[in-house]
Amino acid sequence: MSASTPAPASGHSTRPTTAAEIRQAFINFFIERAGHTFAPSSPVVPHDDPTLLFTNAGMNQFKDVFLGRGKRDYTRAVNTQKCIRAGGKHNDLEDVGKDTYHHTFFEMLGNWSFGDYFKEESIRWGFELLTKVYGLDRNRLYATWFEGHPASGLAPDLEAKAIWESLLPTDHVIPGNMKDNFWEMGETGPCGPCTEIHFDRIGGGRNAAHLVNSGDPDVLEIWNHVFIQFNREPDRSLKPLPAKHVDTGMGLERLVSVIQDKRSNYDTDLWTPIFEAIRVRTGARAYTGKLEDHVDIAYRVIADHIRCLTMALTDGATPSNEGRGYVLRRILRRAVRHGHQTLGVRGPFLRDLVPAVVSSLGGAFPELVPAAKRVAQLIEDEEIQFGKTLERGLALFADAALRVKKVGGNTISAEDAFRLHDTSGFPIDLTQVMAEEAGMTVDVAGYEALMESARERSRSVGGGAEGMHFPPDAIAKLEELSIKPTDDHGKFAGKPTNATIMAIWNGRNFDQHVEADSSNMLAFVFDRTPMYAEMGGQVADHGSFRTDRAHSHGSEIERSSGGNAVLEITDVQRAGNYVLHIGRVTHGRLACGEMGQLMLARDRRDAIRANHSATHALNFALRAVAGEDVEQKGSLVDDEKLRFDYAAKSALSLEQIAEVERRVNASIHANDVVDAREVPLGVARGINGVRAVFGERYPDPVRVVSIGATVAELVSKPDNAKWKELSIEFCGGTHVGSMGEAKRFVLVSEGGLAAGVRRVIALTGARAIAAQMAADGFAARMKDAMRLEGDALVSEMTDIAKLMEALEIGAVARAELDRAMDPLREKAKSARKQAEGAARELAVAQVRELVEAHTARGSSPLVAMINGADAPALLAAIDAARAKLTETPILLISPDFEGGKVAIAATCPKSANEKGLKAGDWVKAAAQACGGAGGGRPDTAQAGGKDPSKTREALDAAIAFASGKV
RNA sequence: GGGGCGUUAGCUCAACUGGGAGAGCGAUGCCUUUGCAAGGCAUAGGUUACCGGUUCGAUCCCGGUACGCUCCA
Repeated sequence: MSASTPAPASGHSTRPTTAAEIRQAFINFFIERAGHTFAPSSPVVPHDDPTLLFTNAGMNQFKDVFLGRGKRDYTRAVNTQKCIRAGGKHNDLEDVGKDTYHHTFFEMLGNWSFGDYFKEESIRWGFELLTKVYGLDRNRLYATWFEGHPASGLAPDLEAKAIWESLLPTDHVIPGNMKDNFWEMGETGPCGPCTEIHFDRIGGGRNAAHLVNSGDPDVLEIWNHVFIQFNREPDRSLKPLPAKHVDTGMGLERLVSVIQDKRSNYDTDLWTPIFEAIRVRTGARAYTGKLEDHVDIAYRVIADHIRCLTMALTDGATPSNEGRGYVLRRILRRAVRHGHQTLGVRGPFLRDLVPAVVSSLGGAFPELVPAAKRVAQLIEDEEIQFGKTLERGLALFADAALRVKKVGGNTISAEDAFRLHDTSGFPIDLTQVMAEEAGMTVDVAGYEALMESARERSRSVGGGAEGMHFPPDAIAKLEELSIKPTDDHGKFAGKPTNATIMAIWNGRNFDQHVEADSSNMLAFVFDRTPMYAEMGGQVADHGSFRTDRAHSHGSEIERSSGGNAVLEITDVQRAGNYVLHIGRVTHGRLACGEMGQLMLARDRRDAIRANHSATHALNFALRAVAGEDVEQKGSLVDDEKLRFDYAAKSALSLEQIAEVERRVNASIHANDVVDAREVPLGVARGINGVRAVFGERYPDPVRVVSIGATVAELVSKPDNAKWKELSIEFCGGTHVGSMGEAKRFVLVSEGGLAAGVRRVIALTGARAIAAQMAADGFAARMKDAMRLEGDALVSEMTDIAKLMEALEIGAVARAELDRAMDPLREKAKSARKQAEGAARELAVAQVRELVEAHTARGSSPLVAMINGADAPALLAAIDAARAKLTETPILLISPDFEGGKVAIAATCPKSANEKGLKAGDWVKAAAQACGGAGGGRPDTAQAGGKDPSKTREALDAAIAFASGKV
């Protein structure tokens, strides 16, 4: 409880009226009147439940208690829970703004009993709170109770009915069906009947019983009490629970609207300050509360969304391109779009509304206050980001609209609508609104079809090539055959292991034996294995299984045939507790029950180990260099490289990359010990400086991997301050014994994956050393190139650029080389320009002489050969000639014997065009004579031939062609 | 993981069917002006992201790579 908790609403004379008072009165009532413990709201972003996008009910944080897996040191709890219902199973996003009561973010007031009190207390306290503390009229309250469901063997909840009938007029107590009054957590698990309390906003002595649960906005459910007393078993039967629980939930926004006697949630003091902030910031006219009005809808959407965003970002979520981050991005874009289109705001504005949310909710949720600045910054970044695609999309739309109108249409095509969505992130509803404003419509049906086919396309690919499908019922079959789980304790040592074939899966069913067949992928299960299955971002081992004739159980024929049987393993996967060895049988015949030796590809394993240990060292170095907020987002370790994704605000500078490299290499040079051992989870978590991936669930005991000290040392003195200086991670992968085995570490690339997520790629061992040598060799070559001049320099530059692209070298070296190359580029550029200029001048000089000689002949065509001119030089020559001979058709040809090409260019004045001599046709005629083709406009054209030895013929053809016309 | 779109002068963007890469802003210089704001004239600035292919010829067509945006899972 915060220190600012107001006094409990004990004297009924001071009824709570503001939202803050109403919230506090709820909490105080259950603490003081009923001995509850205040359990603060859990974050709206659930960090320990991957099945949940956002926290969407008050009971989320107590799920383990209901499932019987966890305990609290209290049996009665109360709080107001921050909830978001968007994007997941419960999705209210589409409805926000259109009505008066759907919100993406809302507060759920709740009280809970964990095997403590039950129906009697829960209902009576609820009634007391509503009528005595909040002063609601009992004649306007209605209660529903579970009517039973004989088919499921469920009796009516007469207990709840009886309690309510002692509190309310009998005709306000209404039976309800399975759908409304029986609550289940999921397919299986805790469940039970519930009773809902409804309120009639109108009152005035009417009986509104028939309006309960009918969707009437004036008769609304305000509080649900769930009585958890059964467990739904996998066979659909219901088993009574030993401990019965109560789980209640009451939406604060609704309750406030009822107590403040407003018809809409948005008319309460939870929203009005935010509306005011919107009005001030956007300059829109004031909110008028109309349902259909565009401006009022914009107010509601923006206010709802900014509350949701502020809370979600405060609790650690970030807008992104996937998962819950993507939901937030869409929410933000909806709000921006309303601001932009309806209220006419330009530039970021949502970020300016954050303070209004903080002052409105910061009292109840103090975590908002210190986060406000960061949240506003995140929102601004996102707004600027969307601003860019918004502008582009608007232009695309305008273009699409114009095209349609040109042909007299009035419907934006499905293709355009889809393109807007697919490339500019314009939701279809935005396109529709824009069309509507332009007096047009959108082909929504066509759009949906395109959308579906796009989904199909994106689904159909993948799941490919080498994949081996091993369905769950295949696992069940193995269990049925009582095949023991594969013993993979030897996987870390990876020593050659004698193993027995337990099962062979061919992709559809199990075989007893198989023959060599290079085309057929099979999955083998052995009794034990030294091989590491793909897991935790580390790729699988490769290897082989071969039978030994001395030990073989194979037939007489096989033995006499001489060859041992061999399985080449190219992938290893886990399926349940079994390890699948996937590959092809290349020799002989293999059968279940046969013994042989499993051996993994040692070089590959060693490269993977080095890369994995280096990944840990990298993770640690990144944190030291770029700050504590570097948080691992994913990693991939294979035999060629290591890839590490992490959350960070900005890119690493070159200096930071160099520093990270330096630190990892220092650990390699120091030959730091790398140790791995399983430790009880509780002990492991207590080690100073241990780093676990946020939101990940770890087994108990958990495997701890440390660099620089043995796990035994860590555990013996877990709080030693020195441990903070070491890389200590929970990890199930394979590692080197000491860092020296990695030999060297080179970071080859650093870049962005998505907003706020960076990816680095690095090498170790021989590859790292090779990268270093490549960089050194390259630097030397560049130094040499500096001495070159002219053509030699230009061609060396192209080679160097190509090489630079292909080489695998460190990011630091690459950047330095790139910088060092700048003067070289300058030099090459001027050399090229000089050469071009010289060629042009040479051509122009030749043409000048020709022109002089030709002047006497007036406007008769000039056809001539020029030496050593390429196409651009020839065009320059044409220009020079035309300047003097404005009424003369000119055609120039220049053979290039070395290149085996002929360049041709021509120009024709208007007068010649009129007589039928067009430059395009003219050059074509000339080009055809020397094995080429060409074309162009009537005034100028260019062409080329392939046979320089036929230059004479080309000239003749040009003269002949022209003489026929002019 | 898969798909779509994009990358052209310092910036914002054009360039028809494959035929000589442009505009506006900015920069620089000169002129006009008592000065400023501005205006006039002129100039520089490009490996059309990179690599390869097709073609007589590629900013444009095809393939690949990098980077960015975006959608789907």
